[in-house]
Amino acid sequence: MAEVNFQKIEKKWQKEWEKAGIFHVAEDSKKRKYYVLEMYPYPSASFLHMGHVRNYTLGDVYARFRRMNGFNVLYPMGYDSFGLPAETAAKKEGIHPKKYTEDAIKKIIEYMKALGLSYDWNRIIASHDQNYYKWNQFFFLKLFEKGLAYRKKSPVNWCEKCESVLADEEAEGGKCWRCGNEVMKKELEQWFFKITDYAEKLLKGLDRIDWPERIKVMQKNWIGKSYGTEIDFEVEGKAWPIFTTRPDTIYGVTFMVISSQHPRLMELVTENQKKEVENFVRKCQKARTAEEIENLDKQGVFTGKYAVNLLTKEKIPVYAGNFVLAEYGSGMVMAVPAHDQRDFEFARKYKIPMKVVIQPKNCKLSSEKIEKAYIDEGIMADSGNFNGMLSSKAIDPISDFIEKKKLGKRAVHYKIRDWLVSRQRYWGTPIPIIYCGKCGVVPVPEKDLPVLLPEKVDFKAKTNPLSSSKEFVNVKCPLCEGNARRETDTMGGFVDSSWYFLRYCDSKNKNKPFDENKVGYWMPVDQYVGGAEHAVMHLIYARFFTKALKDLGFVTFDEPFARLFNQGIVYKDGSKMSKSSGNVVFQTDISDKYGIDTARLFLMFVSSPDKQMEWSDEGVEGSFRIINKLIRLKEKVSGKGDARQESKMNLAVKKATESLEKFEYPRAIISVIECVDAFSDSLSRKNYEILLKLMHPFCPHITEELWHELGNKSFISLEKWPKADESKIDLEFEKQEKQSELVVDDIRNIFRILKEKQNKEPKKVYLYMLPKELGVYKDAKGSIEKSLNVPVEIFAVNDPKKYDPQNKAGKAKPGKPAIYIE
RNA sequence: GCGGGAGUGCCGGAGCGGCCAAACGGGCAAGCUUGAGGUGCUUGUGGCUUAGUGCCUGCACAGGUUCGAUUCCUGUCUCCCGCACCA
Repeated sequence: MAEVNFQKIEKKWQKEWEKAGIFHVAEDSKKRKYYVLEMYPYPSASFLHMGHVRNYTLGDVYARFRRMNGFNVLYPMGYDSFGLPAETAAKKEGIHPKKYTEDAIKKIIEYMKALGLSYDWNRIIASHDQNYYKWNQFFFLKLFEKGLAYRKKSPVNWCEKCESVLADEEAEGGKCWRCGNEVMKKELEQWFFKITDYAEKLLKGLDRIDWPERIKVMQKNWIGKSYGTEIDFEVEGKAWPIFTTRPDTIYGVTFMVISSQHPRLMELVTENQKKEVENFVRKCQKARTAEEIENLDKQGVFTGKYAVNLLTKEKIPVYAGNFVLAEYGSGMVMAVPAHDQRDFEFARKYKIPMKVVIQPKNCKLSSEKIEKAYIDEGIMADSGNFNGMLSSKAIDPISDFIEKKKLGKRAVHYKIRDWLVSRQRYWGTPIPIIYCGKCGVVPVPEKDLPVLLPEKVDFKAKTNPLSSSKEFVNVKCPLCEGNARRETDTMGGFVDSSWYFLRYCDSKNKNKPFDENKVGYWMPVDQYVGGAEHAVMHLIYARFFTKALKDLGFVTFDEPFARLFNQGIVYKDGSKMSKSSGNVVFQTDISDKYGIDTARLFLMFVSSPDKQMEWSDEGVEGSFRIINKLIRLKEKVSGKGDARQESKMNLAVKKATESLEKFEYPRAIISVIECVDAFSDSLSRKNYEILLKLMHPFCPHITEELWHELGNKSFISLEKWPKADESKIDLEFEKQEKQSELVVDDIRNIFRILKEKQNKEPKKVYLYMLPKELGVYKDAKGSIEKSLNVPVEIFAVNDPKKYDPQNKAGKAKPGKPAIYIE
């Protein structure tokens, strides 16, 4: 067989596909649409490795599958091209971020094309393109008009290394998501999007989308809804509200704790305690490392003042503490040491009395001897009129009582906080706001958009390079035309990625972010593919943005991604394949050696796409063999195919189709492999073509080549997906096959024994079967002879003329013939 | 600590109530092919037993439900992932 030049074949078909423009799509009301999308990547200068290849191939397989099934498939690609790495490169190597980014994009496109991805390249977008970010600014203004974008001074996460603020989602665990540096708190004027307004909708919407459970759970936890009661405590006649989810413990409150970061903390501090509290506050402000937070000791100081629990009229001390969050609830808590572990630790440390108000059912706790907080349900005690009730059943009556007495009210709180969007960085979308001494905060008029990012700035500047551009900063106020100053903050990259999937629907529109009808046709994304690391960042922002755009009247739906698929991570040598781990296998490493189809096939074949997988250099060989078998099979094309072949083929089509739909790619591939093996003697041309089609999503190039070698003029990429004819599937064939395999196994077993014990070479095999099974095995005779390589003779057990010198025939059972070997 | 997921052969992994544990791929071993390699093909790969169509062991561990469990339930252990002082 002539050597197959995979590289040449790949290039050839990539060129042909592009020339014919077969992956370009337009709205077509007669066809059902399907939108497949992978998260658009950040363009870095490095090559694609197997992790990327897996991710994009995953989507491509699905897109190709849907396309062949007659859907009008939108499958676009673009680049998340604003962001810090480009700016860092500029600082370090003196390359302008624009050049860095655009060079990287050029490269990455080349690699993606070499993968054979069936993108509609006409729709390509890049977020650093002014035709894109103009609309970021446009939406920003719309959100500003609605009060959904606002500015406020607040303590924010600050990364010293990146010299920028971070959103909460970007500073999880007290570390910068980009560089891993410790995050500090800093007071700054910042822009926010009011995602908190949408907390409930974000939560509810999760029920309507088909996403992996764990992502939904992560989002639920991030939104963090809790039902509770707001209760006023009185300090010197003034009401100080607290929030609790456990009003059933209210009679056990023995002190209060206010956050050391609380803006009104000093109001509660007496002259005597002032110095001590101030020292404490300073100590708490210091940057905390992740470990410190983990093992953090509950600490606090007495403020000098007392609060009154209005239900019991008891006077209780107020402490400032380090374990109370200023941002959550009212920044102050009621402390019930007997029934909350944190409060317990604090009380024990500062020798504050405890009071048991919920007793376990099977024993009795005493306030003096309690060893740890009792947080489960129990019987109410020492709680006024509520004594004797089950604590969980007391929550409602107590809340009613509190509301009736006007001491507080039921409330719902969320953990999620507003989305901090401003960054003190250069390489991002300029925020379209002007500060005027007279008129204050003035939005840039829509007609002046885009506010262009100036190219000439000083990257060596210690602060945001944008502020080094006088031409940019100095501006006339749009209202009074007096001297004014531009906002130099830019938007974080997650603004860009919050609506890019909409822009794909109408990527070239100069007048609008997108045409409503086009978006109406394509959206929502039917199948989104991407990593789980974006669970509470991009995936929550994009949902919020879509909901906000709906309320602004731009779109008519409120969930952007109907179905989400998380691909598993590719590992090698025990750790995640990544540049920093130094264990990357590049796309070109494999494509140079075996061709890219082999890489695609292996990645789709070795394990379920949602599971993590281990890269194996040997395993790739297996996929290479499979492709070569498929190629060699072409030589065996002949005849029309008997009923057995038809049955098997249709069964394979059925299985492959079902498996592909469910993202069970390995099973789909296996059903093809089974046919390739089963038909290795001969198969009809039609069936060979079907196999090529089934294999095409995984190995688009070689199947396209073979398709044409057969004399076809069309593209297999656009061929119709085969449909299983269930009437031709006869499971009897499968059963027979299995049976004759078992017989062969038995015979082999005897062969082995004969050889080992008697050193005899078998010459001929006689099979005796039940008369009604005779037909079955007659069919199988040839294949049995072939696999054993000795002649086989078959008799019915009741055949008087049978040759049976050792009377074996009596051993025959249904499905299992008796055997005699000479 | 809380939440999610997983523990199957030498390895990657199928199976998710009985028909079948180990499909499919890899590795290893033997044989054939080849001048030798490589490729390709065939067979074997828990134990015992055997001119076979059988037994035992076995799907992390221990219990349970069931006529029947790798599959469902409970507890334990281990690993991975996410969150983490959210009142």
